[in-house]
Amino acid sequence: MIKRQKGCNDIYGKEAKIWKYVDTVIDALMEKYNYNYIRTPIFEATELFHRGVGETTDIVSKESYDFVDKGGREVTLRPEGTAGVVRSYIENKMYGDPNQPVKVYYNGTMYRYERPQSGRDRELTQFGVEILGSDDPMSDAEVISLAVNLYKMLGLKEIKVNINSLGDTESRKAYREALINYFKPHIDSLCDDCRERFEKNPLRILDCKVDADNEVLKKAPKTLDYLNDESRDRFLKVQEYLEIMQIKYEINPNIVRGLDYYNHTVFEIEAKVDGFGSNNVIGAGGRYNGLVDQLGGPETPCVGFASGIGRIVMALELEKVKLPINDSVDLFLMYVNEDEKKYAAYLAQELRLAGFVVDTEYTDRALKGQFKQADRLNAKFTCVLNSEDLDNNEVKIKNNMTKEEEIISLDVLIYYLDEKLSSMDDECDCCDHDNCGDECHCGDECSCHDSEE
RNA sequence: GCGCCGUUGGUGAAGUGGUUAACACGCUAGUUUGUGGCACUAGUAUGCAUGAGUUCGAUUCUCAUACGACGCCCCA
Repeated sequence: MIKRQKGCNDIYGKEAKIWKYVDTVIDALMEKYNYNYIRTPIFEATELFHRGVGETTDIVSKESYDFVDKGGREVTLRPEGTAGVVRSYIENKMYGDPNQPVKVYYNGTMYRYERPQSGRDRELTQFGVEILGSDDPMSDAEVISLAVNLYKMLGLKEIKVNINSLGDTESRKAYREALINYFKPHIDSLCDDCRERFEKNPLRILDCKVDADNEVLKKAPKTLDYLNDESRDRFLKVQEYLEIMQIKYEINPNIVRGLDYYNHTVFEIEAKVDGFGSNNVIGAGGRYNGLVDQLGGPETPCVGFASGIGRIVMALELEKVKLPINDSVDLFLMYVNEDEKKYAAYLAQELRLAGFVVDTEYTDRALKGQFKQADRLNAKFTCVLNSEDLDNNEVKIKNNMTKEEEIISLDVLIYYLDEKLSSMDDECDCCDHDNCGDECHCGDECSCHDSEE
């Protein structure tokens, strides 16, 4: 048997419906924030990612999907969205567009050559936004607020925003030196990995899980103490805007992010979900004022955010968030003999074109099995086509909830179904009516909320 | 790159060094039923990831490989 590639997933069934739902919520939200959809290629010149990310880290050395194509070109499957967007921004001279800043969002597959574990696959889907061409702290706050609103809109309850500032290049450099000087005499008390980090990327020592309780780590200098006046002022403004937007946040000086191109604001958003695995960060981002310049464009201040759709879906599933997903059919058509079957084919077509969700029997099951199938499909109505009824130009329609049965003339069937179904739809199905929470995230009026008052 | 655990039918799974691999769901047929959902009866893996080894004999023990799960590193 041919199997799927390591770290790749087939998304189907109920899960696929959740994915599609998440996509629709993203599209709707992006429209409100007035971000434009952008699609960039799934593979790019290897150099783009290597230059963007920096050559030093493991990311480039062993975690990217590099290959040489038949023309001898070195290409890489994109590991993240930002580099491609920035390349496109430069190549298409979007910086020349009078409509500034450029606000875009993407939603597509990314590839990372990693060992898979919970919430980490080789093929993943990420949604992300970028604001290119604004250095205004308000844009930092907007990106953070947008992320929070997305998660809330989807129905995730426990969302925690952690923010930090790395400051500008000058501040960042000063901090890095201070950190190295601080850790140098204590290096023996750190774990093996941290000793390695000390050489390669000292900022990440702050993130260490093993040494998290180590006094040396707790007393380490904080990024915020090394911000110059301008950077500090900027960070305060970001906070001010977050407060204006009523976004709750926490300052976490240990958030440093892995890459060099980040400066000023960095943030991570956690979702507190039981069973989420070792990492509960559901989205992250920050400001990267140096990247456009680094990739050969004009100096352009940018801020962005990205979030894995797979992890969002996982959180929604683990939290058992009730979503407005239609998993039922309006009518299931059953039949026994060949003439009835032919009529089922005809009627299914007619009713579908009239706008109903109709399904029927395809595997020649006995009537007993067909009823079971109707239940599996959550059919709202069932109908056993019967030659005698059809001769009288009638069908028997059964409400599968109440089990009431009515004989309906074929001439008025469409009107009958339309009326019955629309009265059923009055209640929104976004929440569990027996155990309804305070918030209704579908945006519609929900009858169960009124009845609770 | 490193570590730990796992791999049994259509599905969820129990289990054992030795004739017929438990149970449940599903499915099929039948009994009953005003056209199903309940109940009952019967059927439904010559096979326990692959390869090698130990053994009189292995699904069960050992090793390797593949795949999966989780964790570390790293995290765009």
